[in-house]
Amino acid sequence: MLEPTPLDERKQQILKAVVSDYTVTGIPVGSQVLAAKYFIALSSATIRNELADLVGTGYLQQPHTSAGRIPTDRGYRYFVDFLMEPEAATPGVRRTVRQEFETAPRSVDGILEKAAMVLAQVTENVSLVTAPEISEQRIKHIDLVSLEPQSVLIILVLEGNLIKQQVVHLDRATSQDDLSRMAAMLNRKVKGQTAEELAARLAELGPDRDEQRRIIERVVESITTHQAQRQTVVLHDGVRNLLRHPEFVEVSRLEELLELLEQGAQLASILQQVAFEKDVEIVIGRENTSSGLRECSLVLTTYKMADRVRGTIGVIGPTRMHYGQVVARVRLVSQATSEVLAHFGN
Amino acid sequence: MLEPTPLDERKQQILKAVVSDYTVTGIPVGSQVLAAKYFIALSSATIRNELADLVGTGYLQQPHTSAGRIPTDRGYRYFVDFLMEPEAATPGVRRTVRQEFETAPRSVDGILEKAAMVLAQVTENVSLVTAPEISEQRIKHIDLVSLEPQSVLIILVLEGNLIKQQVVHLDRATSQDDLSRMAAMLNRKVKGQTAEELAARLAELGPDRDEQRRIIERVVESITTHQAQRQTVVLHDGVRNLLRHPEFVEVSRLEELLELLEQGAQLASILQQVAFEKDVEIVIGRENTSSGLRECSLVLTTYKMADRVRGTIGVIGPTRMHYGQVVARVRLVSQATSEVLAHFGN
DNA sequence: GATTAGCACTCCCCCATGGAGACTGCCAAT
DNA sequence: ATTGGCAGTCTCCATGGGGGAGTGCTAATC
Repeated sequence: MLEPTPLDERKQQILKAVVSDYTVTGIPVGSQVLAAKYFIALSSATIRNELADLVGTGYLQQPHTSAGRIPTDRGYRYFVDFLMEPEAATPGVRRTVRQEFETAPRSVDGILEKAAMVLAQVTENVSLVTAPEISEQRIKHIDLVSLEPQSVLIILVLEGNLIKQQVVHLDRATSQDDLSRMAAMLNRKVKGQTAEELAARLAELGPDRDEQRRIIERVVESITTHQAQRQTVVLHDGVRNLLRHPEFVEVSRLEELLELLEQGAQLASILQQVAFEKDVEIVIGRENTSSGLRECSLVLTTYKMADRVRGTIGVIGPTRMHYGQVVARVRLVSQATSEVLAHFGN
Repeated sequence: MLEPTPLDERKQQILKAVVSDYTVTGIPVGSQVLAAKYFIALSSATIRNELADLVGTGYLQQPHTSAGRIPTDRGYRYFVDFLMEPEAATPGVRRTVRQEFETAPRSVDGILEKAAMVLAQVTENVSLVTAPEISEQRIKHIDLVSLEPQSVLIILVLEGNLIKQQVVHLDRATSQDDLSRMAAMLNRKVKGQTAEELAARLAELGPDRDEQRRIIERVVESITTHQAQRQTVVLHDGVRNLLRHPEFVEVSRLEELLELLEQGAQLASILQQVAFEKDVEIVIGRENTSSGLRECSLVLTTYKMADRVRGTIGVIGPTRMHYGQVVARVRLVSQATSEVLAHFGN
């Protein structure tokens, strides 16, 4: 990392102009273009001197000797931290988002899928949405269904109408009637607790040979192990959007990214590393630990359910993206998602 | 469509050699290569004459004047119908498939996801798997969970531990206790029936104002509407595999295909049009009604659950694919899937 | 009549060449 | 500090020719 170089006002304006122009056109920006479009009061020669300085301090780079300048990762970073002007989502986009969510199904899974779809559509990038952590969710309802004499299907309804299922085997045969009685009892006891709370209470009680107790243990276990598996689930949508970006005409880059997306596990760990110091976090190019994302940026925020942060939502796209617009739209979709999810709160 | 031209033995062998060589190398096949690798007894001039005939009858084509020959869709069709030799999956592939299914979750959804994953992996193409039709599935268990006084979550457990949920609104407030009683009653009555049977029985009874009856109607409705939505669900995996095929270096083709895959609905209707006259159906290039699949082939078969066909499984890839191998592997994965699903039968 | 050798021809692919254009860096003048 | 001017550098693109692969045709051969 280079030491932070303070930029004077004019250099900032030039950096800003380069990023703005480049993110729109995709063409390296030359001194003449800058003079004509953004700095009529200055000559191109003056701008050339400034550009040379900005290259020297690592904010800009030249693809080759006689080309214009493009931002470095550092340049993008400075831009999003200090220069980017807040943009508001256009009414058209707002309408699209609103309409899409009106037709969303009434379950957390369905809403998150919809969110991924809408976000991909309005940002023209790949969207990412992490599923909420299950073990923190309150249990609404438990049901036990007999499959075979010694085999039981546990159904958990969590807040948000999230349904989790798990098959467990019992030590001895148990009838559906017995299971139904147990389920009724469990429902009175566990309602409104989280799996974590339940696990803690179980630990207090110590070992017990009661069959009912066994089942509760299995229930808790099923939630926590399910969690471990499900943690890695990251919804995504809009891969087709990437193909429109010229940076992906090279199929090799696309391949790395696709592998990352189809694997899921690695992606989940990347998203978990992001610390949300601001409401919208931006990770640019090589700031990513993963090599497949060297030339990509992430724009991420969180969504809430019942006033608690439950997951991450955002997009992944080429470093050369219209950050202001993408930030506005990610924020918009996140808010809309949180609103729709609010009902599923308690 | 050209009139069927009978091919003599030697023309068949040459066509077979062209398809075999081209599917492996991806390079148009010339008369010299054929003479050297497949027909040592013949001169290249003789083969040239035969090749010219095969072009005339529409089985082969030339990309340009001085290039070798490549198969037309018609050539591929003749190959898969009459010339293709049955191939067996290699032990290595069998082992992979077996191992993957051993770690599959115990639910239909999970198994089908796993099947899609494995199939994509072993065929190095994009896999497609349709979810089973819900309305034909027997109902194992019904549960009613009160969300708000007038809002109920209906949970259906179908055979195969398939869980379907739907939120419905009631005309008047109903307590969880009442709902539980209704659920118990419903369970006794509907158990083992399919949604279709239930709908038929409901129709016989005629209108009724009973609240319980209302709920049953909603349940049936939820299954059938769910069906209409879910019908369109086609799992897929392995898009990254496509990038390795040279026919997709042109991103535009990839884009059409991706759009098809991400939409789902259109894909589902394509799969439904396929009539399974043989155990494995192959659809080649322009035989596809969809324009996005003009240069793709489908290799499809069905999978079973409790000895009944429940869905389609197969791959989509470039017309230039190793059909013999792909057919063998699709068949293998289909069988493995059916075996794992067999338990969920009754 | 089928097969084959020989040959002229066609067309793609690759690469080298060179001019146009874009932009820079530097220098001297303001 | 800013600017005009200018030589220099590099990409991009169009052009053109050589090499190579493969063909179709014809005449000779089995």
